[in-house]
Amino acid sequence: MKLNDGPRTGSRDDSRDNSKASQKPRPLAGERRLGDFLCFAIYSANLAFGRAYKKGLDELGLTYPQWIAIVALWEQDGQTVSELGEKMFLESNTLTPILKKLEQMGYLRRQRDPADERQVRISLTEAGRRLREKGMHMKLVASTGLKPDEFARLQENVVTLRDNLIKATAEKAG
Amino acid sequence: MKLNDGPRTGSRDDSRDNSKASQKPRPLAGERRLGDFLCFAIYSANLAFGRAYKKGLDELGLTYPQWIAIVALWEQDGQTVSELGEKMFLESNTLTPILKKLEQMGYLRRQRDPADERQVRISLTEAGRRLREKGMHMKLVASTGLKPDEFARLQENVVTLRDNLIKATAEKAG
DNA sequence: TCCGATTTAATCGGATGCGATATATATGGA
DNA sequence: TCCATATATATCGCATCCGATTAAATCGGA
Repeated sequence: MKLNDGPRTGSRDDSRDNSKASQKPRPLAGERRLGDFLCFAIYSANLAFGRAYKKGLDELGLTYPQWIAIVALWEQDGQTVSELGEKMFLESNTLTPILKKLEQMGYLRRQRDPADERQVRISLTEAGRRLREKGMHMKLVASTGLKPDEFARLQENVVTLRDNLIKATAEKAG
Repeated sequence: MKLNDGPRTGSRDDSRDNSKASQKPRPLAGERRLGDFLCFAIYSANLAFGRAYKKGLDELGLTYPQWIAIVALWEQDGQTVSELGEKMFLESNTLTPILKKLEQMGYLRRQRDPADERQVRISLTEAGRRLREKGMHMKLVASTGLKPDEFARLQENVVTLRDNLIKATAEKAG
């Protein structure tokens, strides 16, 4: 199963030559329109999620990635930066500033692991744990336009897509 | 149909009390794990897409949003910043620097509309149009793990989700 | 033991996103 | 006409992301 991240390719000789007006309003000459790309759907849906969450997160005084880090730490306290990064799909270059900010806000502690001074272990403070409790009230409730089973399938398929993209990218990089 | 962006809420008295080891390894106390959030699935899938595209875009010398702008302009030349922003789900604060960069690279022109000097119209140069042709070769081919009909449904459902999130956010803002 | 290779975070520079604000232009009612 | 208001971009500051590099600690073979 191959991903082309857009409409079918091949048999593309109907583009160009807009003298014979085609059925569908093909703007200019392109046949791959922005709306046809799955990557753009995901990109714009991510923007939409960020904006939908913004109001609730502002009340908590957190940004979206900061909140994700809190949730990930609630699941498992005392993770190293790398472990947390695996869960969040980020690396230390992105994660370290976020964690320093959260530490400065008093929500977590960062301390070198005595057994291996290279690693930094992250643990939530009491304030950090309370933060997550408060965040649970901030439920995003919005009309999805999807039936429950569609919603569940969407979740599964997005995860499948993500994991296969990562696998493919890693393979080509190696 | 309401979106909770996570697992079921309600009947939550099985958390806490990890003395009786539960079937599934519930880490600490949280019941809403990161992997259960649709917003996080979308967020991480977006990161994965960006990384998957990175190599091909580097060869074009473009970033991901820059390439999106080129595609959107190919569809319809001479758009204003606002019109382009509607297609890309961005506003001038984000779009202007991207367009200035693309102009500096010689891929488009930005000129005030004589009929309304407030508006700036964006038009691709020849180099900009060639760029998109080259980009078409940069097809992302990766194993999705999804059947074709699942893939198509995923695309549709992500778009539905996005549009309903935007609608709901706009309503609450108003 | 010793030293080069590896691992883990952190740092740095460039490019988004975005809220808030600024600036220039257009519009419309007194 | 005049001016308050609205509109369209642009600017600014902050917070991600990310590739490349650095710094410190660990590991491992000679």
